[in-house]
Amino acid sequence: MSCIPELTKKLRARGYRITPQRLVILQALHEGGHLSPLQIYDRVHETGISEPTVYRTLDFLYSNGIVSIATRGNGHMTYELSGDSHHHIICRSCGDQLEIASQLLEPAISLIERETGYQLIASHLTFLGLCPKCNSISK
Amino acid sequence: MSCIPELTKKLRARGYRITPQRLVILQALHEGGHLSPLQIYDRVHETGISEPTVYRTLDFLYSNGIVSIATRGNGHMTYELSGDSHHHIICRSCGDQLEIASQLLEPAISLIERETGYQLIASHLTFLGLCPKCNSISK
DNA sequence: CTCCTTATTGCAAATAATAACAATAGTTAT
DNA sequence: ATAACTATTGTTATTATTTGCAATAAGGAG
Ligand SMILES: [Mn+2]
Ligand SMILES: [Mn+2]
Ligand SMILES: [Zn+2]
Ligand SMILES: [Zn+2]
Repeated sequence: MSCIPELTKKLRARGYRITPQRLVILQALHEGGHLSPLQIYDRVHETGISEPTVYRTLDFLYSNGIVSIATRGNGHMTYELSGDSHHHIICRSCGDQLEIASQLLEPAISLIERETGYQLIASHLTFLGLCPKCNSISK
Repeated sequence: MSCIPELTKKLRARGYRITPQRLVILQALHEGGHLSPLQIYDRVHETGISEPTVYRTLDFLYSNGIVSIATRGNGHMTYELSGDSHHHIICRSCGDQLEIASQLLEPAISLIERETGYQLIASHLTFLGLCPKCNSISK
């Protein structure tokens, strides 16, 4: 799923082209966790890639299901290769982060799908909350 | 909860000040649905409010629990007064939107809270998916 | 290998969002 | 009403993101 040769095959099959820029950005994503567009640009601009291309490529990868978007606390977006399905919890007070397995939400997802008729792409949600520490302080 | 005199009281109690700018922005939010910062700016700039103040005020209202943030399909943020708790589903193909009652998620939320120890502020999530129409087409 | 088609890129310019900081103006106390 | 304190604002400058368009180059056909 996150193996680059496979991805290129899939994209080509859909009529898209594999460019050096796309490969470099995929590489960068392959190495590190949740990256903002500018963090990715920092890692790859030495190859001559332009900023708009970074933004456009991330959009492109997202709309092809290859990367997931997560929101940071502040509202900024970060990107990562869509691998195993998980969600995030961010403590609104101290910023502490936690990943939770997607299975925890599956029953609810199924329920919503039955109720609405929608088929959900419910990966990589971000929940806000208070971690146990901050929660006890605030009492 | 969304009654302006009550809100001002609450904010003052916390040591914040009630300014004309904040009141005007609250008014704008009170009138319409999900608004982006610039949409709000368009509605209020005739009063002389500056753009930074719009952004800052929205942040401020958010961190005081008075407005909720929702993401649009594209990743842009929109704001609305936090009223009754609900979530959104957006069709990734046609953009169609749907609100779902928050109760549908409550069991999952409770489960996550038990598992992680976090207390979640799980209002106003946005799910992506395919609406029934687009889903049947894509088969 | 060469030619075509057109998806994709870089550049330049436009918009959107944030930051710094001095000036302003709510609020409380006198 | 006046004064003092400081949260909040507008201005200006900076950074982040998006758009338009001509130039480039990936992929397929011959
Ligand atoms: Mn993630
Ligand atoms: Mn909403
Ligand atoms: Zn915390
Ligand atoms: Zn649809």
